Amino acid sequence: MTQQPASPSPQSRPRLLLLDGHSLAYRAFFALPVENFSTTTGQFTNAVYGFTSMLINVLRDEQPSHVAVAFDVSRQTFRLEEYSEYKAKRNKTPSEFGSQLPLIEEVLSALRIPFLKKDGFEADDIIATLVTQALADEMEVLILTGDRDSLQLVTDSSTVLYPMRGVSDLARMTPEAVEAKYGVPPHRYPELAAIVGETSDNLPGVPGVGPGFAARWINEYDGLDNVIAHADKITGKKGEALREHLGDVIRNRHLNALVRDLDLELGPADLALQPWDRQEVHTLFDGLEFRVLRDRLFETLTSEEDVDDEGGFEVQGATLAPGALADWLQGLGTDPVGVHVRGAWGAGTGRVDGIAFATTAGQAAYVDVAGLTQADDEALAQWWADAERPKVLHDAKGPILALAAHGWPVAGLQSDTALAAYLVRPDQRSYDLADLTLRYLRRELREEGDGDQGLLFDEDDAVADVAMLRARAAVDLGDALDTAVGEHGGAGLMAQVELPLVHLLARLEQTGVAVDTDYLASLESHFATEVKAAAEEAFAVIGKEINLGSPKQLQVVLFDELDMPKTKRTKTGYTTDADALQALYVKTEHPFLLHLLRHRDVTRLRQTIEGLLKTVASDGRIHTTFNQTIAATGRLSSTDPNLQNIPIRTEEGRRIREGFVVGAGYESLMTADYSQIEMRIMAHLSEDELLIEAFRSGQDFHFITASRVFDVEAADVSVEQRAKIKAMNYGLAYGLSAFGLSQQLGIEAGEARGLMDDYFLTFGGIRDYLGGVVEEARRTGYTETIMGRRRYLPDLTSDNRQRREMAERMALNAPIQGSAADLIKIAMLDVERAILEGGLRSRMLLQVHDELVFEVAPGERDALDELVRARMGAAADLAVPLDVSVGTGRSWHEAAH
DNA sequence: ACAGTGACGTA
DNA sequence: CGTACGTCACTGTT
Repeated sequence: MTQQPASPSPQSRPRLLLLDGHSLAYRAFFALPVENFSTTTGQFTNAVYGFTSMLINVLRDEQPSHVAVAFDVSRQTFRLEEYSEYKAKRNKTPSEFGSQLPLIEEVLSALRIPFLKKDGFEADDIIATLVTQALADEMEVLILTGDRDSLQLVTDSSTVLYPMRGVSDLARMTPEAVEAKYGVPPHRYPELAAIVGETSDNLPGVPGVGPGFAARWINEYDGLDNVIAHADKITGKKGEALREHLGDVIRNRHLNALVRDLDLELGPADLALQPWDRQEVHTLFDGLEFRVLRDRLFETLTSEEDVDDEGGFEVQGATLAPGALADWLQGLGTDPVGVHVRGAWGAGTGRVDGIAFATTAGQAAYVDVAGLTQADDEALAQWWADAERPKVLHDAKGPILALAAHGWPVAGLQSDTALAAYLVRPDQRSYDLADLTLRYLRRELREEGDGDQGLLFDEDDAVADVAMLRARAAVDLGDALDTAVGEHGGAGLMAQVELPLVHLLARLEQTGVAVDTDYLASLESHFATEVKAAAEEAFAVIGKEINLGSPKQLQVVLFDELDMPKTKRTKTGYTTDADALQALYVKTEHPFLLHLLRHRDVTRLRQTIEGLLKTVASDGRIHTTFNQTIAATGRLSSTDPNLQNIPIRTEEGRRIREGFVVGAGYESLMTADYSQIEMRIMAHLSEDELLIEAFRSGQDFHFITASRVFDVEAADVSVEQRAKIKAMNYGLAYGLSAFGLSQQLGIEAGEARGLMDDYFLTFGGIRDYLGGVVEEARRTGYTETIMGRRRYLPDLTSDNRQRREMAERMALNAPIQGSAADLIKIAMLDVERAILEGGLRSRMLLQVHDELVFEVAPGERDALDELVRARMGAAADLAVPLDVSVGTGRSWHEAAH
């Protein structure tokens, strides 16, 4: 069967949409409250948002065939030269606005919509020129602008869309509408405007004369010229005023006439809508944090025009009859086979409903698992387990869990298209198969449930067809992406690390970790009691009951009723975070703050336990999900529940770790973690001799580095000195600033500055390395880890300081955090292999970035200890040793060291 | 029911 | 004005 894109809908004649970028953005800026639109990096986006929103709506509603946006270049126009007061009263453009114009241009670039500028002229003049040309070409024209001067361009074939209030209501200004609203036909609108004046352009008109009288005069005397010629005939105050201000009127008329014959680089015919770059739109909208808008864009504007178009996918195949599978699989040979598994999975297990297979040649088949004969089942088991039969899946871990649950272990995973896409662009929000096929194959993939196939086929056939198309997409994409991964230097990482890790992670999820539910339940009720007590004490202090979990209610109490000094601003008020409350307590010593902080702490602990207990499976274990394609640096992440953020810093928090225990049939839990892995990586990458020496000495790292910086014997380093250098050591890899360091240590900015200077003076290699990383990333566009994992940071060359500096900190951190991620992934694989080869029964359970947790089989503690130290220590050959510390105990807490 | 926000846990 | 994550409750909106 085939999937062909629909043929383009016929349009009677081309329809050109022109937008006045500057005026629309300016309107959006004032229509949408700027404080509600900013990214986490502090970039304001209200104008970009409003403009993009209008653009999407008008593209959807008007279905133009051609589009362009015109911008003003600057204020230096011929109008200003002729009249020095032109637009002079206009408020100085707020800086929050100016920084958004380049972003609007980025949006347009991603959507492949051309934008035009012309030195010395305004957007209006460009639009007037294009309108004139387009009308001559018999195109239909739509002009979206917030500038009323454009009304002079309205004809039977050209309509102005004028935003009424805000950014959602558009008035459709046809000749009739202009006449109805202003009492003059469109071509006379500028005559009327000349009399009335335009405050926003600082063009004063005739005082006391509004649009009503202006229209009457123009109609009575048949045009402005005649009004001027017969000005003496107009009686009364208004006539007098007109005569006094004739000069202004004539000047206004001259300035508001639009230029219609500019020499432009593009003509109407060059403005046809182009297929747009989905990936670029994703990246850009991610950066702007436009989630809703992105969805609206993809919903309303995804059409056949987006696809470069070699057509859709094509497969030849059908649902196999019972008993036919073995022969069909046999016929495949050893070519890579794309597989799409239908089913459900999660929490370390799953269910398979159906499986589709497809080759790059277009052969395909689908089987319904419920209808398999025993022979089919066995043949499939063999095929899945055969490492010589290469398979390509999209996001294989879930299917692997489902297949394993059915009794089909998987070998021969040649490629995982989601993983490959992640290695190429690790900062994507999602790796949807349909998006990837568009990006890398320029082909549209019909989503499940789409289409009208139900009329031609029965539902089962439709399901099978969709599944086969997805299998085909996976195998084709596997090819394209493997090439892309290779070009991005990630082939080794893929083959040696990420692909094998899929199986290991699936195994970790299957295994899970045992919890003592009784213990956790009693701990939860203990914390619940504490929550109640803290709340009551807090209420007693302020004399009333509020919701302590509501920042909004807290702000009322703290800043209005108790009149405490204001804290740092948030989007919606003032922060009540723990740091701020601590600072407030130091200032006010108000006991409410202590009870509030206590309430926060114990509430959180109670919630954490509650969340954990909800996820305990029937086997008494928690099966988290490890995500391999989330963190842009290469780290894993953990969800449902997140076992990578179980409390450890406080004594009370650590009690939760008592609830993670050794399971039946095992002797103990073991934890093994790298000490200061990030600093060691920095020492290695920077080749700083002193730092390397510090690590090789094996002594307390923070003491050693402090003694170097302060130039004293290690034994003479004070506790304060060590604390300061420790903060410095940890902060380095994050792009720490002097300000940040001073905040964290509670010292003067000047002292922090001096501390950093001393540090970099001592460890010059670190200074050179960190500077070099950013410099090289700016040059190449990406950073790289020890294993060649890349992260692209286009913002390094951004004109926007906040974005650029954010990107610089990411560039500092990515190679370090990412190399640490590489190392522990390699270590995980090596340890797992060694356990298998050594015939041990002990097993890995969890990874927490620099720590691995194991369940130790009886009698294997010493062997595992040795094995783990050896393999983790040898994960990479660095200039410094990779120290591993190991501990065992009956619980995760006891196994800590 | 859903999305955005603030707060906070980990490395 | 320090990176990378995930989860929860509250809040306002659909």
